[in-house]
Amino acid sequence: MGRQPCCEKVGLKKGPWTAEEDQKLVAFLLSHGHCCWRLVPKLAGLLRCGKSCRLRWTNYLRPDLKRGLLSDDEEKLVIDLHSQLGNRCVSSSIPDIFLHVRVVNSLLVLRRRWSKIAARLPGRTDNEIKNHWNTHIRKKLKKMGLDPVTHQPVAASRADPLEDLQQEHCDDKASSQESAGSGTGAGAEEEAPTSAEPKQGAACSVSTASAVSPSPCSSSSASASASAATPGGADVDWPDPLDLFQVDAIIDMDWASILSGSGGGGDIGVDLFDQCSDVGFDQEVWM
DNA sequence: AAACGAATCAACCGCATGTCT
DNA sequence: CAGACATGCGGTTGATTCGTT
Repeated sequence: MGRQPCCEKVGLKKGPWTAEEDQKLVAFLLSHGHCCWRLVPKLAGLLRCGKSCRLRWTNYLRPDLKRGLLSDDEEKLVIDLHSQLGNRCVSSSIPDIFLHVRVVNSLLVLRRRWSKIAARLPGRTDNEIKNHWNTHIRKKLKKMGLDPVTHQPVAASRADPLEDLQQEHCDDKASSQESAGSGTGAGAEEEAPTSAEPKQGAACSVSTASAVSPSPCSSSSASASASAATPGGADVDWPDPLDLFQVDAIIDMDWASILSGSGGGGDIGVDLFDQCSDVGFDQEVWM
């Protein structure tokens, strides 16, 4: 019994969004919010799948997003949080023994932490941070002689043979992107679990990372609280990003009337851009 | 000015997780 | 409890932009 596709693929548009599509989506979401992404494209009059709409909104159109490169402070915070969380952890449901068997690598339940990091940086998305990490920060750390994964000096970061085993698996997947890396482990740093990561498979690696972290975030109480909230690798009690972004109101819209047709996708009745003028959402772009 | 390669980033894909019935 | 479904996340791709020769 196969899983059904998230939406009807036939006839749906893919690829870059046009200004007109953006306008439709923004207008609809700002006035009605979303309760069910699957319905959004239909109600907004878009030939896109709901998943695509959600991605476009969260990564690009959301009015509370900052644009442009990460500031130095933000970058330091990302590095600090990455050193604490890692970008990967292993599910506690996976027995130890599996970690030692290459063939079971595909069974590892790997959950990433970019969204957790992004949650600490209001106005930034996980996608943006992930891209920035892969393109900028990783290189910076390399130049500094630090392993981008372990945040330790490169020579000291490869003590665990198991890590090499897992790294090999990761390199297979990463090789298409990381063709230039070479030499003393510099090309092998990509995507490995931190060498400090506990092998019990219990939650994320935060145990020793803070000890070796540059911890550059003097201005970051968020960072401090994050590390304080993760003793022994327990899951962090992160705030809901929606709280940070204060977009609850968008979600709490009158969906009953929308779905019943009285709200009408095209009959919004409010000046959408007036609502966003203070967050850099420029009406001129859309009109 | 043209050609080429590298870098960047928006978007897609597949899978994990949570919720509901 | 199992299956269906919706959503969210991280990895990857590919088009575009930028820099160099």
